[in-house]
Amino acid sequence: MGRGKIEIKRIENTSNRQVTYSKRRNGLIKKAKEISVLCDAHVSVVIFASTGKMHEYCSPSTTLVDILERYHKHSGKKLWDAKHENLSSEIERIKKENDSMQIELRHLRGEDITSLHGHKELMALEEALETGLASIRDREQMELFKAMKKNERMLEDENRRLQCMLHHQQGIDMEGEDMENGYQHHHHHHHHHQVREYQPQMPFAFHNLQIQPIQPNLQERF
Amino acid sequence: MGRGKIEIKRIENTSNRQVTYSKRRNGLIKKAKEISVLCDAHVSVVIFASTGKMHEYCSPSTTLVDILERYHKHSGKKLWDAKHENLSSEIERIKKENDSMQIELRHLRGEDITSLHGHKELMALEEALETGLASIRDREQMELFKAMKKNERMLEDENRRLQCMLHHQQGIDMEGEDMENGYQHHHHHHHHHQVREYQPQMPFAFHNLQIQPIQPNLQERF
DNA sequence: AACTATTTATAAGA
DNA sequence: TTCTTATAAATAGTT
Repeated sequence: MGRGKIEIKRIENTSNRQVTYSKRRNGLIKKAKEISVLCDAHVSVVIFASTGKMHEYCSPSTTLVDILERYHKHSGKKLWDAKHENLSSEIERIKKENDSMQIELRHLRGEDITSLHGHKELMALEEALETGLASIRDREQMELFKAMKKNERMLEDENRRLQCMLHHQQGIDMEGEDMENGYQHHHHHHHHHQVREYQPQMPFAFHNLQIQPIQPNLQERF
Repeated sequence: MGRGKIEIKRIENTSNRQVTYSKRRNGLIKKAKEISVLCDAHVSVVIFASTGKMHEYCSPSTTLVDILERYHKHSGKKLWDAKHENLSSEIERIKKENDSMQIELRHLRGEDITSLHGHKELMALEEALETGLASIRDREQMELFKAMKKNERMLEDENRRLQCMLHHQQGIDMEGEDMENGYQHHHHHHHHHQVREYQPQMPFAFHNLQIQPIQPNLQERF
């Protein structure tokens, strides 16, 4: 297509070849742009001149990486080195692990059990849930126990504090008695009575535990 | 270049677009071949049609990998590292997802609950397990019900078969009585007694159900 | 898929 | 390189 027809074979004249290269390279890239716009195609063109100069074209809204990725999937040819193969295969592996965990989670949540068949599978799942539930309840028992222990300790402290106050008060009363005389036996008895009554009272710390009645078993065990 | 000039913009008519794609793709690849021969250039063209179909051209005595290698050297890093980072970050993402699922699984299995703190978390987990258990048991109930229904049907069939046999036998006996005389009333009564006894017997089909005594609730509900 | 009137690309020359 | 232009090649619309 020009002033004369040419054979498609290497142009021996160097400057001629370079001129033609430049012209045709522009033409090629123009054509690539056109087909990508007209036909909504994703195109990548990479050209190296015999001089070593590189030119590239990649259709808009894509990158060469994207196109090579699609190429990779399509042709199955290995464009990447071992590293990438390893990474890809690791992704595959993890994804599979992920899927199986997702299935197990669904099962444990009782969400997708229609896919389970046979009594053995159902029983196994039920047992697993029972086991889980049992350890949760053990844990809750322990928590409750700890809370009670803590409460007990607080009560003991309070007790000691009160006893201490009592003794102190008695000392003051005694001093008072030395001056005023008379009521020490009544006072003494009264204070002791107050201290003894405190211990069997329901511990205030339990109000913070917020144990709802959702859990019958928790209460049953105590 | 054709019967009429066209604007370079997406061809909306689908079949038109596909025809044009096919023609221009051939043209593009022909041009690529020509420039590679005429000018001794190394060319790679990868095209994806909007349908997803792929075509490629790579100048002879080279491969796409070679060209990408040269591209890599030329553009400095870019391709490989970008790809590498994408893969790595995806692995990170999936691994995180994986970890959180693993934790949830452990919790549901009651394996790693020391990390759970506060009653709210424990109660939530317990409730989740209860929910799961409830759906499993519903499912098991359904299974058991189906099995019982099936067994019932089998028993009814068997019953009918026996009754049929009985009637048949009675016919034969009657014929025998006509010749020998005597025991017909006793035989008749005996057969009826056998049939009536069969129905309330424990169904043999239940031996196949393999319901272990692990599940007290399952039995309780029936 | 073939045809063909046109448009487009480009070889050669400047 | 770029411009020009005659001509080859590509292709849009049609069959």
